[in-house]
Amino acid sequence: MTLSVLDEHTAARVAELFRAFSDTSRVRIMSTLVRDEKNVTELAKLVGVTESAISHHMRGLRQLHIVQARRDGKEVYYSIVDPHIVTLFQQGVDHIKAGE
Amino acid sequence: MTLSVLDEHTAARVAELFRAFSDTSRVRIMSTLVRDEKNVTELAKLVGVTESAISHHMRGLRQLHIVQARRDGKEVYYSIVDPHIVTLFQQGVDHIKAGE
DNA sequence: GAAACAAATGAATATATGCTCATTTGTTTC
DNA sequence: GAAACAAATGAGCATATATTCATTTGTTTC
Repeated sequence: MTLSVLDEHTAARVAELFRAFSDTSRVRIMSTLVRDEKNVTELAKLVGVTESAISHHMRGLRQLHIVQARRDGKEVYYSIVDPHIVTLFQQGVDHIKAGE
Repeated sequence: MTLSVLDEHTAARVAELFRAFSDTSRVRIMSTLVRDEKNVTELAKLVGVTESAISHHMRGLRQLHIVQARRDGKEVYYSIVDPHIVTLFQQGVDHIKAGE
């Protein structure tokens, strides 16, 4: 029985991953990035927070390799790195939309 | 473009769902419940926190309908309600174990 | 290179979260 | 019903988190 629990370190990394989607603003950011890349100004307008707040969120998501940045002139466009992440995220959304 | 973002209320509920797995202790709780139901004392030993802490976590997970409680005498056994939740959780674990 | 704009960063703050300790509630057994 | 044990609850505390404001960095265009 003692073996049947995830080790502390792995559990911490799993928690970190799910924590990425544990905030309303980040969920909304992800929900729109699923469709298309967006720059910070666009995300700020869509989500309804300041560009600064978006930048802070994007740093976290970048560090977890969930999103990647691409600069085009003055703008920085963000997109989701991994299709698996999209699936994981969508599954959460679908679960909620299915009425729970 | 304005339509392509999840509404505030749904996003909040999605965030709530992912937040359930955003803590190391809860990830460890889930990782062992995936195998089998467990009572509070067992969970406390496996996860390495007090029974009180487990109880607090279980209340949260219960309120989100992620786990259900079954009393057997003095003990209360917890199990995961929905197979979809197991899939969602496992996908997160697999993503991390795949080396990210 | 100055002006204008986009994005990032840092500091500060308010709120949320996870934990422990102390107490209460529920259940069994004598 | 008293004692013993399991679980739940509430208070309190320390830490983490999300946000905004002010400032800095990066890029373009004149």
